[in-house]
Amino acid sequence: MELGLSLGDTVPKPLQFLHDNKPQKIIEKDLGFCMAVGKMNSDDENNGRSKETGLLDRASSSDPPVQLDLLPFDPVHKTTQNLFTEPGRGLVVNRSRVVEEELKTEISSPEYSRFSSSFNKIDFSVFRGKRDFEGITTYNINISNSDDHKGSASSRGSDDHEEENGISRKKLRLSKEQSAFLEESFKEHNTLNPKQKLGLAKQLNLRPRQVEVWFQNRRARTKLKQTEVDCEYLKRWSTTLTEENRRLQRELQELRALKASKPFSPATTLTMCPSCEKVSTTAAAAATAAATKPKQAAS
DNA sequence: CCTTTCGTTGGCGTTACGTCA
DNA sequence: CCTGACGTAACGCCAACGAAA
Repeated sequence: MELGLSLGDTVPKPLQFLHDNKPQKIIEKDLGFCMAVGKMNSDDENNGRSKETGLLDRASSSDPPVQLDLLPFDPVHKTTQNLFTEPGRGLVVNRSRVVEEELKTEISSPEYSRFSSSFNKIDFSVFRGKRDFEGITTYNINISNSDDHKGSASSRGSDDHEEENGISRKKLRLSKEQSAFLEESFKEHNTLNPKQKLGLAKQLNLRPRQVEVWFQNRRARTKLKQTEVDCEYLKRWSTTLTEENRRLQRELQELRALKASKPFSPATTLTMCPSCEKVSTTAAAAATAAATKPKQAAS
């Protein structure tokens, strides 16, 4: 098996060793990832490679090459028409199930076999030309670099779980564009009805479930933030109340001390000024009242 | 009308992955 | 390179709700 790779080309470039007569697919995107897979038989392994360069000699490979196009992320869904319209062989990776569903309706088998992807584990399919259906093969490429996927069966339950379509549940980091778009939607409405969910999923090239989960987590984050704010507020409020309590306790002690110093003064009672909330004796209040009364009478 | 069943949805706690210091 | 902290996608479970039987 021989792999060729080109990254970052506007249009997936033909790989030198595999094209002689195959028509090239054109993908109208600004970033492409094109990988070619050339199958070698055992004899090819030994003889098909140039001893000097180590490169595959195409003439010696009996099986036609396969070209893989990793389509770039497209936050605004575009139709996949023309993708399968040309004869030849190829692989398509990096389209969500939303697109997959669309493809299933747009493209009739045998041009379409199956594809899906997630970040770490790529599950893709080979399609061939309209008249060359019988050889459809599905490959699974695992490009994970984490230790979980180095061949051993994982003990983590979810790693082994796969949805019925073979799409891994493995965590996929959303792009900045996707997150920003979801964030904007969340500002408008923090819950989604099914129609909005599907619309967002389609626009962002995500599964509806992903959109749903994102909103759930986003609501949880909002709530957590709000809880933190509330907690801070309550802390400050608690501090204020504690200080107020101390002040009142001091005042009470002063009053008790005052009462102790003048134990037999029947004319002395406690009143509170409603404006300043200071406690004073009625003797003082009476004096104040006496001072203000003549003025009121005069007026 | 009630009651039951079923599907959907949101909340919540948790797990595990990706990133960064 | 390794490690721990942190953010977050994804999961499972449960409760609430509405529609249908």
